[in-house]
Amino acid sequence: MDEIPVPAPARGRGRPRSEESERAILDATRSLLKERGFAEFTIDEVSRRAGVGKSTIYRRWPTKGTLVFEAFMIEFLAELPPPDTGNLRGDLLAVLRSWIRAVKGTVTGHTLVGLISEVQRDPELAEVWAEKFVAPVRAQHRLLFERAIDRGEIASTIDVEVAMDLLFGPAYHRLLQRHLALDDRFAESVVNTILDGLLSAKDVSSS
Amino acid sequence: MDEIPVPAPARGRGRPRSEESERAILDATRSLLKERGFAEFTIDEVSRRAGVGKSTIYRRWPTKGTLVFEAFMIEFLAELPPPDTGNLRGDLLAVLRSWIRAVKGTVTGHTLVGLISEVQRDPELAEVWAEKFVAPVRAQHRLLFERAIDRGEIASTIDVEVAMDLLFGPAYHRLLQRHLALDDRFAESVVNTILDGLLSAKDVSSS
DNA sequence: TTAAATACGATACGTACGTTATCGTTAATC
DNA sequence: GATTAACGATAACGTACGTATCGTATTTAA
Repeated sequence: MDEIPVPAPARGRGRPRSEESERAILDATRSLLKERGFAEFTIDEVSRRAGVGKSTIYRRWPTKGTLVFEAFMIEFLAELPPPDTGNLRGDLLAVLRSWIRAVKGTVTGHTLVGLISEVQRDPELAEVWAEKFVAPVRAQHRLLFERAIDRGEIASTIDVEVAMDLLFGPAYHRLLQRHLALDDRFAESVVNTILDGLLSAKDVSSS
Repeated sequence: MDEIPVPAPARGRGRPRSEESERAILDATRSLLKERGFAEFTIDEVSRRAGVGKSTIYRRWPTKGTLVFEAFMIEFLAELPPPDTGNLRGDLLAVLRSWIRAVKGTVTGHTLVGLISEVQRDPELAEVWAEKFVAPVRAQHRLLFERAIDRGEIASTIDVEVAMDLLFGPAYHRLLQRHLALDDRFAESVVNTILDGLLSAKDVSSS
């Protein structure tokens, strides 16, 4: 083994890591994802395009998945500004629509799918994924519900974690299973059902 | 190429395919999934255990994913009897609980995760998956909602497809992201919210 | 100024595994 | 008995991740 890859070098004795190389690697990663997609993405090609040895890549990221994750993460969060429409329905609709716009038919979306697939087989990535993606995204969404509780829109007794899963679970489901389109009608229908329930639109002619 | 792998040979000239080999392959697949899991599953090991040449495997299944899928599918559907409790709430709760029981901490569950991951990179499997898994499972679930509409429990105008995604999307979400446990409380909370909505439990002290 | 430490790019290597190809053999039909 | 196709065994192919090696460059410390 060369050296311990994970902890940052702080400032030690030898030659410092090149920030320029790091930028070049991330740029090459992004352009390669754009041109070829996650499936045909290889570390060798990144190395070639960035004009960088493979050791320089592996010194920074332990696996292919963690590299792609970092390049992905940089823009994903930037594309999803936290909404504040003043009421829960508006916030949920906004956040779900933004997500769909960021993901449907985009490089970001394909990369997201590839990463979720990769998370299931790369334990190093799984750790980063839980800590740097799932946790912060959920923290952001949690706020929407907590604000609604503060406003008195919903009861403080509701299970916010389940509510978040009800909001995004169906979206990820359609993204991964591809059985039906992710469109605005879908977003509205999801939000309406979560808030009002299926029974609210019930016919009068019930038993 | 040897021969066309997909269409069944019907009954032609040469030596017929051995049903015994086919059984041995599927048995070896199941036991290997049980012992090692999807990640360490290899075709070579199946070939070895089944006492069968690799060509005999590839003659029947075009990719590793499609083989695992068939072995998986045989028991998955068997573990999920369609419920009929007489009302929608009972049916939804029953079907979701059964799914959780079949999937949580089981070989079936790990294989399901592996297959969903594999579907994203194996187009042959993706086709089989859509046709032989997603479609029939959804058809079964669609019945639950259609019966409820016939009973007058819910309006005929609701979007059943979205309703199905709301029921299982959160469950698949937790299965794949592993952020929270799949338990009975979760199942109940999901079903209650889908039927009643978050606003139904609203505090009286609202703005 | 020199030694130690570390990163650098280039490149070869090891490894794993899915998939294909080859081959002599066997079991069926015509 | 000729033809056809499946059989098991085994080798070969192709790909790509990740590691190792090496001579060089850049930094800090003595």
